[in-house]
Amino acid sequence: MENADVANVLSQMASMTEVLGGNPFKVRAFRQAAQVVDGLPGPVAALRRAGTLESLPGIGPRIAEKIGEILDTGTCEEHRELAARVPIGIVEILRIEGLGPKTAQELWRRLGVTDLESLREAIAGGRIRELPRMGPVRLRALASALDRYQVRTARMPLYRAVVYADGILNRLRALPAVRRAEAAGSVRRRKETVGDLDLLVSSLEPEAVMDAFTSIPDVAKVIARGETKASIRLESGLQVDLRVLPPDSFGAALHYFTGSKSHNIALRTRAVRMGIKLSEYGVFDREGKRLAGEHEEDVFEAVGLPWIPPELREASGEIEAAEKGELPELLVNEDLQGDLHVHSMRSSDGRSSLEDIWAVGRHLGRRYLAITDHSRSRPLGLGPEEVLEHAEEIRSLSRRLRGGPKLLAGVEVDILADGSLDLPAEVLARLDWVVASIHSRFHESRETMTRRLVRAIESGVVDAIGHPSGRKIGKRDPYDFDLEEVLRAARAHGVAMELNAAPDRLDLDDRSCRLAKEAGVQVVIDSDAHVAHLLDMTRYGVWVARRGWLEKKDVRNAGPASRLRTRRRRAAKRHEEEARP
DNA sequence: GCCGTTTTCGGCCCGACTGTTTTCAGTCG
Repeated sequence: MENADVANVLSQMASMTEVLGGNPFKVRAFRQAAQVVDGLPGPVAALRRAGTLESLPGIGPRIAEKIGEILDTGTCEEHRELAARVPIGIVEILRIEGLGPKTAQELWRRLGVTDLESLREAIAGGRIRELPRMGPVRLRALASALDRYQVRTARMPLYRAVVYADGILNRLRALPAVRRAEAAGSVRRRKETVGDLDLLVSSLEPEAVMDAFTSIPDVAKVIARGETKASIRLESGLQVDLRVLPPDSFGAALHYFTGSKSHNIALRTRAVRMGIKLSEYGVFDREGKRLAGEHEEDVFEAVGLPWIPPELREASGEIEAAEKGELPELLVNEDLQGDLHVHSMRSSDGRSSLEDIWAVGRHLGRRYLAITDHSRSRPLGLGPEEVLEHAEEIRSLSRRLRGGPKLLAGVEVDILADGSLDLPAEVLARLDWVVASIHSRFHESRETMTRRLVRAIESGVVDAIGHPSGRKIGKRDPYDFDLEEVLRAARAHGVAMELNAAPDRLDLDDRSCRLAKEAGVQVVIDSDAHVAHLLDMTRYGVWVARRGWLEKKDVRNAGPASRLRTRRRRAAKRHEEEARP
């Protein structure tokens, strides 16, 4: 049972309670608990053993008990009761954009819709029009959301896939027959979503490895099992493929199964030109003599190249760069010195105190943390006076606390419909760090969205644009805007672009990071944590940054606090001067 | 179901937006 599995049961309970019209606050409690469990840096089972589950925010005695039950049995009493009253397929229907609990309930009770399949039929047959408030526009929106949903759900977010991969790999590594066990494929390349897991094992006794692999407790189905190759499906729905190879082929196989396909083709073409042959079993000359295969580095060396980090292997210039000795020195986790987008209890949706945030930041070795609560156009967001009061509180606390990160007084200010900011410039100019983000009216035209972002950048009082595309993976597409024009403005005004590391955002994405770098715009990698323990999510951002070719120098919070603000400091000074009589 | 410097009961975010409507329900952030 991984954290994601426990979270999934809790989240199903939330949805089923919701569709039954149960207490909405209970629904929210389940949902929040699911999020907290899903975001934990370590296994929830360890906290349970230590008896500290109830110290987590949003988890009280009842949910702690349910988590215990789920860990032991895979489900719990209340989940079973709910599942007996509501078809479980309803849970999935609720994930469709624009379709909430009320509509799901109507669909189920009036039309007998119980899963995605029957929903599709109800739409296709036109019966869905029998529901109240179901006109042609909603019908079309739902049909399109359903199509997009089915395409998206085929893949699992990387951060979850990695947990499953590590769990299985550790199990395999414990076998005496196993010399090495590694994840290949898109997990190793750190792609943001993963279709299935590709695992490789180096061993001279494949039979024993196969036995262990196909009898993992999580297995729902053994799809195939041969002598050196097997596929299973886990309870979570994830497919896992395993290949077992002898040690002298392991490096070549690791390269081959890491891909990407187009990178492999490019490298093989290069090998052919050099008169050698590359396969998953090794590198061979014309006579079939083995030149390399045990280590991946040797495979690259055989084709005259330095080792290329897996994250770059997309046939997007990495082979040329390797040839010229111009591969980037990719960012690593330890390079990050601070986090510049963190919410405290002052935001309606923040859940941790400044002290808790500081303590987690200290544990992670952060040198600085910007507290950036929401501005007033968000519910319970801060108005001008409140922002300044909050800033005073942050600064005075930071002066008192010793030995940990410096707390910076910041704000996440909303970019309004016309591109103006939700707080006066003279207030923003008095803060240490200002993130500006769009949280509403996502569906304006490309021109309007671009203008909103550019105007915010040109305000002179903004340090970074938060989650610049607004996308939520598997849920909401990015809004339409001209990234290159926004980057040009950002470059001109010294404004950074955020790489928001929340696992459902990862925004900027890898390609956009690379564009930012090429445009000479620095990126900031932020957790956007709403609970203190989620500060560590920046590690997901580092994965994306590496795929985006980012180096330490490209990431502003990989440097000291003294170098955070550049252009904006001058603007602040100007405002101060103007404010003088 | 959680939570508490308003503490063991009684709150818990609420306004904007949209498509459907003659006055608002449902969804979203």
